[in-house]
Amino acid sequence: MSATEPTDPGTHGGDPRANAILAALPPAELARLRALGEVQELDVRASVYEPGGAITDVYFPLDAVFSMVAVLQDESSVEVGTIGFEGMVGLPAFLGSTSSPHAAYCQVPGRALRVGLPELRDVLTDDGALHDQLHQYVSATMVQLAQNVACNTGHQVEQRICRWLLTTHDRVRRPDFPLTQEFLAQMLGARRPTVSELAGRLQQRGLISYSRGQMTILDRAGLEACTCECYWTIRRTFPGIADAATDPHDASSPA
Amino acid sequence: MSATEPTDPGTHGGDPRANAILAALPPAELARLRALGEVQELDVRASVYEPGGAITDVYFPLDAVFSMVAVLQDESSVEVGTIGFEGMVGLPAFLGSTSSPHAAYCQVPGRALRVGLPELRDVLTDDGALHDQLHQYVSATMVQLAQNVACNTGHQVEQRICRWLLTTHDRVRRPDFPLTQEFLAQMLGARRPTVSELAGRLQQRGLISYSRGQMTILDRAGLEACTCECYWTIRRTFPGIADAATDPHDASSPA
DNA sequence: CGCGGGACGTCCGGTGGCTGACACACCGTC
DNA sequence: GACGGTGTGTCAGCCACCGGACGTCCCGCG
Repeated sequence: MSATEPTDPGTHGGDPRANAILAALPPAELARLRALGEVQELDVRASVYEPGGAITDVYFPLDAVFSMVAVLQDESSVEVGTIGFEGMVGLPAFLGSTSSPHAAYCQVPGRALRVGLPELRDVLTDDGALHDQLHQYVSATMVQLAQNVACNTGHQVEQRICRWLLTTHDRVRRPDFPLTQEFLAQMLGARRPTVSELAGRLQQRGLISYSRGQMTILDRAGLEACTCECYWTIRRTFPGIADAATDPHDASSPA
Repeated sequence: MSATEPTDPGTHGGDPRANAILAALPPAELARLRALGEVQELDVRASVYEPGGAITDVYFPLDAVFSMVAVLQDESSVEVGTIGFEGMVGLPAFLGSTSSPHAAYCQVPGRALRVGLPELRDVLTDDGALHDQLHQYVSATMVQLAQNVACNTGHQVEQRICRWLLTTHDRVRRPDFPLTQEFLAQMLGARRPTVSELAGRLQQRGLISYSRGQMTILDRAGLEACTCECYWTIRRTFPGIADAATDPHDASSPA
């Protein structure tokens, strides 16, 4: 847990209702979780849980974005799933597992509501809206994982780069966010030079712009034209994302 | 639903306790499910649900084996998950979804206990052992899906062939089962000639033997030596499989 | 102002697996 | 005994991506 110190929940952007699952709860249930949890600011690569390690807390992202990552024996790594304001980090804990062979860490820095496992269970025993919301989210996550299997097996790296950028853009709801080619290559399970060449082409075409670890989405529609159907298949399963309009300040917000 | 007519539950091999989830239920809960459901014999490629289609029943495999499959726009297909006696086909239904963008069909013919969705919900409202069992199984399935993402992204087809054979062997608990190269290629998201060449090598090395759609596992330990760690990572998460000894008639049963 | 390191660009050889096509071997059927 | 369907073996050509290695630019820092 390399999270920085907790932030005052009253701070701008710290409203738990920024998270789609929390926003769907009745006021009383939301109030309980807000009281039992703590809004935290997380840095890039801040670990939520390690492979095989105990899962002691779950996180409801507000504007942060997280990755579920599998690390293979040759120390290469691949992102297996993305988690933003539409979901929750730590599903195994909800499902009764105390650990997972995979890792979860922060991909784009921001805020998340951290809730301890005992506190989560307290609220869950009410057997109210949270349980239903999480069941729905688990279902959508399984679709995401399954589609990632197919996409990573059959589609080209360029399409997957576009999909990754769109997926992240949907969750940060800002046209620019920190991202290095090295990090992106790890997420895709590809080599950095491969990413460098393909990303360079996307930039030449005016779809994106980046420099020294800062990525900017210039032409969403263009990226959508370059990605595969997997993007839409996954997006459709997350109502929280499909419904949410991107920040109006973003000139290239999704349709 | 291209299943054949129901089989008398009393038939040899039709005992619901062959399924690990059902076997873990208290006698009363098991009896209810057995009474509400129906043991069916399923043929190869018998569909359980289609992409986007309604999920009206769930299946608890007894000796049949099923695949979750994603079909891409170019009509290629990839297996995203395997379901045998350790699990249940139709998780989206349990989680509250009435459909899935993926398909599920029978991979190795055999028996399964079919239970209608209303009947399943009836038993689930008891909020007893079945709910817990399914939560645990969902958690393991997510690990399987996630590891499949990583494996299909990073590992070679030969390793994945070995993993597929071992995974299926664990579930049929017989050294031989029907399998064509064409089918295996579809599961792996690879071309048939690729599978032909690699499988030929495995046969030359004496690890397997096959002819005209019939596969026989000759040397489990040899296959285990050729596969990747993903096999074990997934296997560990399914206690029902790790515990179950393979049929003693099988000379090359797992350790 | 010089230095070091992080982020990015690029090159070449190698290769696994794809594209597409063709040939054979076995099986049941007529 | 001829025949078509199914399952399998094999080939040449090709391309995306890997593996490893350099070079360059820019920033922060001493």
